[in-house]
Amino acid sequence: MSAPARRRRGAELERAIRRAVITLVTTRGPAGVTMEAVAAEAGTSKPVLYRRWPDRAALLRDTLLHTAGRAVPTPDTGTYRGDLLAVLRGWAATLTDPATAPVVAAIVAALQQDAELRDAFRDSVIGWRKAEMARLIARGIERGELRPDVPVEFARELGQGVLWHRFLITGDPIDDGVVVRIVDEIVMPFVAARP
Amino acid sequence: MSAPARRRRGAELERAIRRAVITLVTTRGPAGVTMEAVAAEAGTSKPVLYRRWPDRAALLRDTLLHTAGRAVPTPDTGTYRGDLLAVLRGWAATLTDPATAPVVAAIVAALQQDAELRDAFRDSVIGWRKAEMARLIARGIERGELRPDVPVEFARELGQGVLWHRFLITGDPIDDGVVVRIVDEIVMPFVAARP
DNA sequence: TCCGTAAGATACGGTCGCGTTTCCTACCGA
DNA sequence: TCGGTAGGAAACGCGACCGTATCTTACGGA
Repeated sequence: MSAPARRRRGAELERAIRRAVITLVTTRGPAGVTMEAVAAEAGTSKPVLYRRWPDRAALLRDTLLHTAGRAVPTPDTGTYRGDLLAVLRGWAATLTDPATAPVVAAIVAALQQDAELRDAFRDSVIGWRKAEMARLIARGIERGELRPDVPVEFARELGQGVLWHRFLITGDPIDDGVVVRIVDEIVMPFVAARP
Repeated sequence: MSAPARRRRGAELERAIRRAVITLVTTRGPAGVTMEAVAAEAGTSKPVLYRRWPDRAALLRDTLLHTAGRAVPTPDTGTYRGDLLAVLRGWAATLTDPATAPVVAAIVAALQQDAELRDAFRDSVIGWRKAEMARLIARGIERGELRPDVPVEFARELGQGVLWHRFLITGDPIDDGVVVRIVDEIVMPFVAARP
């Protein structure tokens, strides 16, 4: 394809490998992520992979965790409604974008099949996402936008739940209209301060 | 293990095969459902499988669809709240029971990896579940329990969404207390008739 | 400039599962 | 009772991938 002689090292090489894994997982699914395929796709060789990861599963796990790290921002927009809208729009974009949606699907699939990955995931990514969402809610309560007795463990994930359910199960559309309605018709009434 | 000479046929044999597939999918995951493993587990032979299904994927697809057919009943309890509670308790039981939960997880994983299965699933199982839930809501509206302008496409799946999200993503607990709170604090306020 | 490190290419033995074929035999219905 | 149908057992060729070992060579730091 190009770069005929050039020889990459360290971090640069590692990035290329991860990129290859992601490419394969989106085009051929988790089962398509074989060491040979990754080596070919990344333009490197198997020994390079085995020097860094003990086996296939570890490479996949590590890459998926690494990738999931940078999901959806949690901004401070000044209002809870604004924050939530931003978060859910972030999710909607991620679940909709042809570049990212297959990765997410692959991660979810892998989660159901790999207990180690599941644990690692819940300890890291899921854990801090929960914390982030709880933080948004706490901020909303402080500002008096939300009722102080909001059941955080529901409010935290209510909006996401609907989007994920559509994405993973029903296949129903996910667009900005849906996001806005979830926020205004479902989540806000549930969490808003009683006037 | 037993049944040394006995030779099964037709429907009986087919049931045994499906049972073997389910066993394998729960114990070793979708990847563990190989033709050889299924034949061994069912106490039959590969040609028998190939006589019925064209290939591995078809066998898995067919069995999962077939199994998912009998999910969660939709009873008529007399009130929408009762109906919804029954449905969600059914889901909670299915997602919690060690015998069924791994099957569900495997189905979801498979859905993300097999476009054909996904389409078939949405055309059949998901389709009629949506219809069932819509029917419950229609009944509730007729009875005057629910507001006539309930956004069906949200109400239909709101409760499920939360349970599924816990099951697939966060791993948060699913118990009867959670179900009741979902019904009374989230879904009912959203759909109830304005007094 | 030189040397150690690590990348890249290749090949290997081994396993596993595919989908098929062949042959034998239990079963069921006419 | 008998004959056709279909289940059971075994083996096969094939390809894919595993994880490893070997060797050459580009690169970067001293």
